[in-house]
Parts: sequence; structure tokens; C-alpha cells
Amino acid sequence: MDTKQIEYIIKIADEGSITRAAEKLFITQSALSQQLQKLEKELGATLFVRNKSDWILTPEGKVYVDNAREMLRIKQRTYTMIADMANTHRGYLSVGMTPGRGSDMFTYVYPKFHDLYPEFTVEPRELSVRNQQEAIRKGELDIGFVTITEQQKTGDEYLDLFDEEIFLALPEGYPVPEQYLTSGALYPELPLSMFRYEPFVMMYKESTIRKTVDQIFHDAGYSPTVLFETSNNTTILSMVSAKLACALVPYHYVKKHPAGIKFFSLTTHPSWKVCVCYQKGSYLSKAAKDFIRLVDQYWEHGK
Amino acid sequence: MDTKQIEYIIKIADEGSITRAAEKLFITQSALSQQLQKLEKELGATLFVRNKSDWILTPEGKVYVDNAREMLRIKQRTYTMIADMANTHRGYLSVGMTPGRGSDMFTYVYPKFHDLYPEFTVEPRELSVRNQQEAIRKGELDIGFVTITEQQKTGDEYLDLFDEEIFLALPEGYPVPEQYLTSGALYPELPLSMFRYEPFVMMYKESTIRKTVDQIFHDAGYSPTVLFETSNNTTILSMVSAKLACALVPYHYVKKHPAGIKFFSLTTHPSWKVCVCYQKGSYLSKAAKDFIRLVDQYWEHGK
DNA sequence: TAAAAATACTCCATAGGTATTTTAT
DNA sequence: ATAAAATACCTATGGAGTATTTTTA
Repeated sequence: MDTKQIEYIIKIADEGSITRAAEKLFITQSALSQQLQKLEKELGATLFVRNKSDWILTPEGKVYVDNAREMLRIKQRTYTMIADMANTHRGYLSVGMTPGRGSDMFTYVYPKFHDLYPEFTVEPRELSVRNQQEAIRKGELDIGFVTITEQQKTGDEYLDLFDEEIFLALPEGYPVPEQYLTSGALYPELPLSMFRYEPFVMMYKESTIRKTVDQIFHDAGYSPTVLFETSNNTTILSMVSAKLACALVPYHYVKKHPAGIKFFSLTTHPSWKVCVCYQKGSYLSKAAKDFIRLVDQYWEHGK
Repeated sequence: MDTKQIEYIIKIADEGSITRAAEKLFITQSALSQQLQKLEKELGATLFVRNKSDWILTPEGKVYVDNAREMLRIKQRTYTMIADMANTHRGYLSVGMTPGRGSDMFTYVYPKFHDLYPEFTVEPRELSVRNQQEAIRKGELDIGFVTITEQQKTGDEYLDLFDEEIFLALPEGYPVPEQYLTSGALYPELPLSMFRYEPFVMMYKESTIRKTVDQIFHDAGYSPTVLFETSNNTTILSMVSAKLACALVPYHYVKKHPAGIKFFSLTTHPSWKVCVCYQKGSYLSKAAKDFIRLVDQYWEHGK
């Protein structure tokens, strides 16, 4: 069926401008304007309040766009289900991942997926967790791999793949009282409260790990001194290694045994989860399910 | 949006033949054949098993048609909601009713509705209860007024408007034992078991009232002798009046006090319900709700 | 007074028609 | 043998383009 028209209207709503929407749709402003007017006439209602450069939906427009999104979802589901049933091994899968660790995962998983589905087109997209959630809502992304805590989950569907503990990273030689080391454990437990006056190095404020870390400090009852903010986890590790600061990092980096750093468990054992996220009610193709299975193996294997 | 294509496919599925579907759609068989083939090619799956004169859906076809129906429902809902919001007093409402009593109701209600919504197009359709239920499922009917028992309800939405008792009609002068008349009630109670060997006149087997009556006899523990079957309630009453048989009739006919007939309650007080039926999840327009309100008044008034 | 949106017109892609062939009972 | 479905080819409606005017911040 032809869903061009509703995709046009959704795009205008998303862009807040008919010119910008037309550009993204690769048609002229004129053509889009005509389509919109035709629809508004048919409905007997205006769908947008036209400001110079910020069109907003009228209540009627909101009803239209909400239902239009629902219809696109059903169309998507239908085509995917039929493709699955007909066993046309061809298909398309857009996969979201976070930069860095998500890409690592993808480079490991994709070859194995390609062996299973050689005729499948996979579009990998590096996006922040927030942007993945947005893209999933809009139907632009089939599945997204994110690492988050329960609080950060949206109304979409989430499958937990892997629970990853968050560790305290201290410069080697940091004076840890003897009493905490008697257990002989690989990662002895320390209370975070001990480090109230230590400087920390952290990820930038918008990142999901930062939000998670902030929550951990909040639970410990204080806000630490932040020495430096970065968007790169290896920077964090090298600063700890250089004895400039402490940090909280997920197990992934712990198991690499970076030089000059000693890792400790926290007494509260905070963790976050690697999840796969997709639209509620959407149909996951066999291929998507197999992709998720491979990713799951990757995380289990990496333990 | 353009839903022609999916309507085409649904029609082929409903008709079981591309030629008949094309006729109903007012297009040529050639055009419809081309559309179907285009879609099947796009999907990479055949939607129908082509027998000479009975096309049946493949599993893929069933998925397609089910989802297509869902999409049409959403489109319908969207347009109705927006028409309501925009207060374009124009609109369309298809109303199902049973022949006879339903038409009576309609002729009473329609003028009042027209006063409220002079620009609304109402399409009244006289259909049996079964056909109304079918038309509602297909989305060909907005609301249907039916009189049924709980057992006869389908998966659609039902609002009970009025509970109508079913009475026993006896010819005047029928010898009723004194003991049942002492209460002085307008309609004294009698047990149906008393009439095991009396002849009854009934509606034709396919009618809803007949199914209801059969159930009442079944509950009383016997099948009565059926003297005559008709499709007309007034025939039933005149046969009772002519002292040819007994009958079970809804209160509607009782309150008309037809000559030569004496009415009695049954000890079990059987009843059926006047309901309005519509598609589950469909959005009823303000106009439809007002129509239902007027019908409700009609029944309450007629008590 | 510019940039954005609407309008006037032009063109061509495709839904749908006619005529015909192929298929299945 | 015949009715139904598929195919070949043609036509015309309407979606989208270009050029231009109108609107509004």
C-alpha cells in the first residue's frame, strides 16, 4: 500500500518546517505543500499551525500523526512477517549501537550474522542511547543495543542481555587500609563513602554511563569533585593510571587489566544492563532475533 | 492516505474470486489482477491459492489481510476523530437494524437525529442480526442495533440498551387454573412446563428470537410442537388470537394489547436485550453516540 | 526585505481501461 | 469448451517538477 502521504505529514511534524521536510524527503517544497493542502481539504481540518519557521501540530494534526505512525508500524510488521514466512532470505535490518563499545560488539557480531544471512542488508548506526530511543520511536531503527539502568528505560520493549557490574578504579599504589584486603578476593570490596574527598574523572554529562555514575554517588550520599570530563573511556583509564584521579568504570574495562590501575568492587555492587531495545508491538524478524542471539553470545562470551 | 490497494486485496479475499471482487469494486478484472500481481511481486509471496472459482488465502495472505483490516480500522478512526474535532457537522453514519422492529425504531429516531445533525448522511440498512455482525466485522457498518441474548454476542463491542422480557401469549379464554390468577398481577406467572403438549407458533428458524425461544424451551426441558413458522410477528399474534396456538413474544407486542390474546409472565422471566453493536476499538463519532442516545430514549420511552 | 509558503502551469509515471491470449475444469 | 485469469498495449488522472507570486517575521 502507498504510505507516502502519511510519511510526508510525519516528516513535516518531525522537522517543524515544510521546506526542511521536503529536502529530507527528496521532493520539492511545492509538491509537499500541495500534498498537505490536499489532505487538509479532504479532512476539513488544518493539521499545522503555520509559523514562519516552526510549524506545530494542531490537536487534529496530532491525532493524524499518532495514527499515521501506528499505521506505518503495522505496515512494517506486515511486510516483515510475510518476508519471514516466505523465507526470502533477503531483508533489511537497521541496528543501533553506542559509539565505542557498541561498535566493538558489532564488528565481532556482524561477520557471524553475515554467514547466516548473506543476502541481508544490515545498516549499523552509531547513536547515543537517547538518539537510539528516539529513532526507535520514529521507526527509523529496528533494534538498538544500549547499556542503561532500569530508570532510563522508555515505554519501548527491552530485553536484558547482560548485567555488568561497575567497578572503582584507583591508581596503583593508592593507600587502601589493610582491613579491606584481608579477604584475598580478586576485587576487594570498598565503600564508596571512603572517597568523598578524592577527585574523579568522568564521562561527559549527557552520556548514559555518567547518569548511572551520578546515581551511584547520589546513593552514596555525596557529589564528588569532578577533575575532568571526557567522552572517551580510555582517557578516563589513562588519567587514573597517571594517578590524577579515581573513576567508576564498567567491568568491560576492568577485564582488560590496564597497567597502573587497581580495581575494586563497591560494597553496593552497582550495575547496569546491556539491553536490546525495539518498538513495543513491533514484529522482530527471524534475522533480528538471530542477530540478538549472536550479540547475547558475545556478551556471555566476554564475561 | 491511499488505501485502495489494501481494500482491493480484502475484497478478493471476501469474494473468493478476482472477477467478482473486480465487479464489486467497479474496476475491470484486468486492473485488479495487475494490482494483485504488483503487490505479490513487491512482497515476494503469493497471497492466494488460485483455484478456478474459489481463491483462498495463503498464510502470508492471511497475515496481509488481517493487518490490512487493522489499518483500515485505524484510518476510519482517524478520519472520524478529526471530523469530530473540527466540528464539520457533516459526516456519514451507517446504521444496521433488524427488519420490522428495527425499522420502527429508525423511523421514530431518524427525524430527531436529523434535527440535531441536518448535514449528516445516514445510511439505514435492514439486515438480520448475523449479517449485521458480519458487516460490522468488515467495517461496512458503523453501528448495528440488535436484540440478542448474551450467548449470541460476538467479539465486538456491545452496549446493552434495554432488557426486554419475553411473555407467553395465550388465546383469550384458555383455561388457566384459578390458583395462578389469585395474585391479581397484570401478567400472572405461569410455568412453561404446563404447555408441554400445546402447539406453538414461532418465527423462522434462522431468526434470533427463534434461537432465544428455543433456548427457553430447552431450559424448560422439552421441545414443543411447532404448528407453524413465520417470519412475521403479527402473523404469530393473529394465530394466537384465532385460538390456533400459543406463542412466546417480547414485551413490545404485549404492550399493544392485541385483541383476543391474554399475556402471562413465565416463572423464569426470560429476557433478551436490545443492544448496540460496533467494532471493538473503533471510535464512535459524537453523532453516532447521539444517535445511540436517541435510540436509548426510544426504548426507555416505550417501556 | 528576505526567506518560507502558496499558486499556476507543465510533464510524465502509473492506475486503470480494451482487446486478446492462456489456463484450468 | 468455456469461463476465469493473465498479458499486451493504450489512455488519462494526478503526483511531482519549474517558475512565480504571496505571505510573514
